[in-house]
Amino acid sequence: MEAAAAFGRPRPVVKTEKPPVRDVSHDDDRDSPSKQQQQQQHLLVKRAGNNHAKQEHDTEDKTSCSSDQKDLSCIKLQEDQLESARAEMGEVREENQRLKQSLNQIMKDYEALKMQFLGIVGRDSKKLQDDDNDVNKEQQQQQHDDDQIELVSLSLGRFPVSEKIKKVADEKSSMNIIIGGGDQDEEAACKEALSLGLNCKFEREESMVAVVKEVDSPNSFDHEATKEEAGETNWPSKGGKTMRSVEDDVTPQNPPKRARVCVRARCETATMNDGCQWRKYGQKIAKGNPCPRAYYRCTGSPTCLVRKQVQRCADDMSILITTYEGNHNHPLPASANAMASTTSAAASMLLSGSTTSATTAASSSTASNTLHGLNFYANNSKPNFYLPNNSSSIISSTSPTHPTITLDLTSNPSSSSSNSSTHFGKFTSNFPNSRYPFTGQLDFGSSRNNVLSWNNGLLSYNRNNHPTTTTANNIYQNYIQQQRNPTTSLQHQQPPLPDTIAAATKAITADPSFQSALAAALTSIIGTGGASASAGLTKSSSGRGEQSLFQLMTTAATTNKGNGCGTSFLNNITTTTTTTTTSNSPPTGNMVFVPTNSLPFSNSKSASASPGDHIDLTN
DNA sequence: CGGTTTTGACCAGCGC
DNA sequence: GCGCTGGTCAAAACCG
Repeated sequence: MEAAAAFGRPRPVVKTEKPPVRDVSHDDDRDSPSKQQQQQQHLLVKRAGNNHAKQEHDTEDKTSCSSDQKDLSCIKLQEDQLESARAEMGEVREENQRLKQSLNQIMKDYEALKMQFLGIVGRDSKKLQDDDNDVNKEQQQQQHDDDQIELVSLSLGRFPVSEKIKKVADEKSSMNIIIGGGDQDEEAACKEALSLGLNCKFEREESMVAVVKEVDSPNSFDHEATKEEAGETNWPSKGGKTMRSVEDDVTPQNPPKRARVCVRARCETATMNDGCQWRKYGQKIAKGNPCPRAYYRCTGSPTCLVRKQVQRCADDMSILITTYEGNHNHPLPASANAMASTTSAAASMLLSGSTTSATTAASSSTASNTLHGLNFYANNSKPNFYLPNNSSSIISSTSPTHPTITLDLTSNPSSSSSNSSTHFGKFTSNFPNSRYPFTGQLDFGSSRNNVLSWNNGLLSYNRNNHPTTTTANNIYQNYIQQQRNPTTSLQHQQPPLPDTIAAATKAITADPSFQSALAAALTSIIGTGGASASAGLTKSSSGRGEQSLFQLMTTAATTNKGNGCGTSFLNNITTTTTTTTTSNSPPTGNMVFVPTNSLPFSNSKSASASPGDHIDLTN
């Protein structure tokens, strides 16, 4: 349409620009005003000359040879001028002809392009219909390309096939329109479609998060449902008694496809708060790790099969390893929803990685939406994933039954520096021939000293007050206390250094994932009763939402050497004893302004439901 | 009183 | 087949 308009424009332009030329073609002698003036001047000169001659003839019979010579010279001059004017007119006429020809050529080109455009549009629309009706079997190469793309898209694992076909068709058609309709390089097209598909997927995910489920999802969890369509199952545990009857029979043909998303984060509390409600149903001391592994089950719905395992890293006990498995079959609170998409993307990459080199599907349970803002770029040539400007790393385990993708939010400065060339690390993956060889790392790049907590979907910052409730906590607290220097802990109560604030601010502004995390957290605040939150930053008092925002922004913009304690500490304070022996951290050091019960979906009864997390997202 | 946590016991998969 | 390990169950205890 724009092309038509663009091509349609020259017409009047030519007219307006060259009106004199057109007149020239009609009348040779009546040209431009300048030529008319010339002719008039010539006539005047003639008349004047004649009169002058007559007068001289009258007055002086002797006449004058000089006057005749003047007349001759004048005539010659006039003739010369006339010829030059005619020649000039001829040139103008020729130019006019050329312009006419060029205009006609432009019009022809315009018509040709218009017809080509219409033809492409019609062909693509027809193709769309064919795809929608699933009658594309008889179509050969072109359709075969579509099928290939579809397979790639299937690895996304999130959309129903028909929807994917539509997307692919749309993308292809749009590409054709842009390019001009020819048969493009298939490989390039596939790549393009792949990247576009990923983008579209993420857009959709974001829209699903922001605009709470719409349309076709009766249970408001279409993405979960589609995940199951993609082959991901809900925790068909190998040893479980109760789950077996429910799930194992559902997907017996594809047992290995049980993606897990493991989130490694620095967290001083027992569990990482992801916004969901969890019920602890077991605890086990795993081999090689003094810290017990806790088993949690989602209590958001009686039928929800999502579970998670929480265990501290044996090497670094400040790192909390949370492994999610399964899909929620119930609405999630905004904060949990915010968390969910992150591991969805990661798990999708994991699952897709086992089949193709591309992409993202959804999996997951309750991970963070934070990562959702990450851009996962698939490179067809190499099975590497890049997370530009993202500070997370994904590692995968090669468990035969549980392909696990790890979102490492902890990476130490040393590891991050060795790991990545960029500030925020990178995501890498490899696809050896193992069954679930996907390997990657989402490295949020952080130092131990900078601790942010994720409370009910909110980032928060806290310090001190370490409850000693469980064995794990005891072990961990001992560890923490060993790590902690009382003098530095006192220093921690000082306002953050400007440079650290600047660095954190820079990190935030530079990192899209972090921004998305903040956006998700803000969304969770605003979307759950924190309507005043948006205005809270400008206000100075009251309003939990604005407090949350303040907390959030303070946390985000503040790096603090020391540690963090989430709101779980606040919870635990009331029920557990806090360590007062070695910490030396005054109670005033707590920088969390938001009571847990003010946060969405918090459960005062469940310590596991909303313990503060201390995800170190900063460097 | 209802929900959660704790904890010992049970079960199944896997390796030897 | 046996032992090891991970995962889960379920009763008791705990908590608000």
